[in-house]
Amino acid sequence: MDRPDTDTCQGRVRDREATRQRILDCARDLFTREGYAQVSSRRIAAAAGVNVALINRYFGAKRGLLAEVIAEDAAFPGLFEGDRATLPRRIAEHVVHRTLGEGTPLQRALMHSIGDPDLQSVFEERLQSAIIGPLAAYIGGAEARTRATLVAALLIGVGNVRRMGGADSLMEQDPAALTRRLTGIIERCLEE
Amino acid sequence: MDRPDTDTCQGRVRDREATRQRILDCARDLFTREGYAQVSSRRIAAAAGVNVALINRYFGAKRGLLAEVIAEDAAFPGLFEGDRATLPRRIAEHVVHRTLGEGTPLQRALMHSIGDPDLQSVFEERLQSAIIGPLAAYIGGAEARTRATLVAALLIGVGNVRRMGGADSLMEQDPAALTRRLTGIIERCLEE
DNA sequence: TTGACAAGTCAACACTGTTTACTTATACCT
DNA sequence: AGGTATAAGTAAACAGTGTTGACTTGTCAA
Repeated sequence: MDRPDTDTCQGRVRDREATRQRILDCARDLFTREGYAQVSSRRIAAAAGVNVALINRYFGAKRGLLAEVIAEDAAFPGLFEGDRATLPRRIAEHVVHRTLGEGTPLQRALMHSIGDPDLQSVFEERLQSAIIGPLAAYIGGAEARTRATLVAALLIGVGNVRRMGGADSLMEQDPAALTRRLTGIIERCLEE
Repeated sequence: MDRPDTDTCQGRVRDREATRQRILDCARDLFTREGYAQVSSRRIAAAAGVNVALINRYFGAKRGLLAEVIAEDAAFPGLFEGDRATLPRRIAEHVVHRTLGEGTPLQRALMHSIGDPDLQSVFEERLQSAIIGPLAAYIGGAEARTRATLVAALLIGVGNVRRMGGADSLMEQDPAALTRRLTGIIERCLEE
């Protein structure tokens, strides 16, 4: 027995779906921790114990990996359901506790990668289908899409500013006050 | 006379400052039109009629080039002076006509490049010294920095959303109405 | 047992930013 | 005027990137 029970590359069974999933898991993990641009295809492949070429075989290109990671993620879980009147406060709290706190790992990854020209179409689709679309449908009324877009802009902007070290300025007051302030702004964005 | 009057590489006089400026001009032009990541050092060097190594010699690294391009640019020319009462409207008009219209070429370039990890420190410095700092000083009052940061977040967010194809949603109403709406939101951001 | 086909690998391609060692033009000093 | 130090500029290489096409190899059905 030359090959012991360690699951080396050679020793593994050939299971397309399992391999695909393994690559995807490693990619999400690495993108989340370090951002899209920082993580090379070869590192993902190595983490998954697989040859680089498989990434392109299964996902077309590196960008396809992130696209799939993003697609799996629930952007604002449960935010766009429940009482309409308290929506602004719920969003504000989400911003203060998630976006400004640590942020969903995936959110951080997205912030690292936003603006990457390779990913423009991926983000474009996601912005519409996961944020602006559902939010506009939820709030309804005249120019719902415009109002939803303004809220989305605020959320994305806060995330970006945070990434650029501007979070300190926002955190200089206590979280409750910031939440109140943000609630007011979001209400204004959503006004008909 | 083997070398005619064409200013080929060999035929040029050696002028450090002129060469530096030529590289910088080509870089600004290319970054502006295509974004930081799209333009390689070698292309900039070729456009300037110069060897690649000079970029690193004169600017330390590619990122140094963008840093200098950004530093030269007046972010919001003349926006933070004049009547305090009309500031929100002025900012709103700036957003509608500049950011949403075509955008300063350089602004577009920055949007292409925001999030690039290589440039984080460059943007970080610029955000504070060219936007949040002056704005906070201009508006004054309690928590000026927090309020200024919120406006900055909105501006950056709108730019980002625009880049992601979300500008259509904003433009579906007429510019005057959008300006009014934005003015209200910015007023809310700036409230003490 | 033997094919066929899919799963997986290997080696190369054309690129990237950056560095080191080198050449060459210019300006100064005797 | 002639020689030389010094700075301006270049060439070639390095280690890395994403991506591709030709190759090998494991697995399952006939």
